[in-house]
Amino acid sequence: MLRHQVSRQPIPLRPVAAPEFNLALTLGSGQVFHWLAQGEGYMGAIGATPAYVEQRGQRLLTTADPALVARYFALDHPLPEIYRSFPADPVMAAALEFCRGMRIIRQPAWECLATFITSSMKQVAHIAQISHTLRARYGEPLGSGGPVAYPPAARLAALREEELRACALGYRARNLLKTARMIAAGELDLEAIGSLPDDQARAELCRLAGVGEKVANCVLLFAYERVRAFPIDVWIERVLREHYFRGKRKVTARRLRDFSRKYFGEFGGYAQQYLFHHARSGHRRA
DNA sequence: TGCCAGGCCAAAT
DNA sequence: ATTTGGCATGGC
Repeated sequence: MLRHQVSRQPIPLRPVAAPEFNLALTLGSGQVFHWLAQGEGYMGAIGATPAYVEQRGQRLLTTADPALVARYFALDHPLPEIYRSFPADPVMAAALEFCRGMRIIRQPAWECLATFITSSMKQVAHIAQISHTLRARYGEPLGSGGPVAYPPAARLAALREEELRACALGYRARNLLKTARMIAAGELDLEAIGSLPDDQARAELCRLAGVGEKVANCVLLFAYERVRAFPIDVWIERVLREHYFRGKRKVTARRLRDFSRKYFGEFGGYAQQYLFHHARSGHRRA
């Protein structure tokens, strides 16, 4: 438990009501990558605010502003209503049983976008590694010895591609650099995207280097509260083909997309995240 | 060791 | 309009 900073000042833990919430599940589900287990909870950053958070039953204890924490973890999302919207089939039911209490959180747009640009053809553990390297080398420390903010677009825009490659980004370095420079130059306004309808917002995001339909949907879902957005990665595609299109041939990407949007409905992003985490957990060695 | 990973993009059908 | 090959790196 976090009791001291370097200054030895005790940091009071403030309570946040959090019914229908599972913190560990939410942070471990591959939607956010920088939180580190510490003591009884997790240390991380909510934008530029350092935060320690632990769960005690139906509430959280945190060093940060409770309202900020409640908003970040989307404690206002109506989980019972969301669950009622899920399709009634055995695959969805199993995922729900496994993931009950997981929430789709509200991440700052830039760090979510940048992180998912680096996620292409990478395992979750390595996405986290890249995030930590970028933060450690180019981000602003938030207090002493604690979490570090994600480097702003302007900071990354000033780097050379080799410096990003040195963070084990591989071919993704070029994409991240080009996108950082577009954002820093104001060629695309991430805040303005928030007021666009889903399809237009997605199209805008796809103008950026390293952003296709899948990454755009992740950003829409995890940063722009578009809980209908349904990212289809290799895991979800496997789930769809094996359980919803079993034995059928010529199942195109288009067909998968159209089916998912109709079948999983207005909270499709939640359904997707539950299916994703359940499938991925099952395939990892127990 | 070889295969896979929260893909994207340009080139070739 | 759809399919294919290339791209870097690390875990298992």
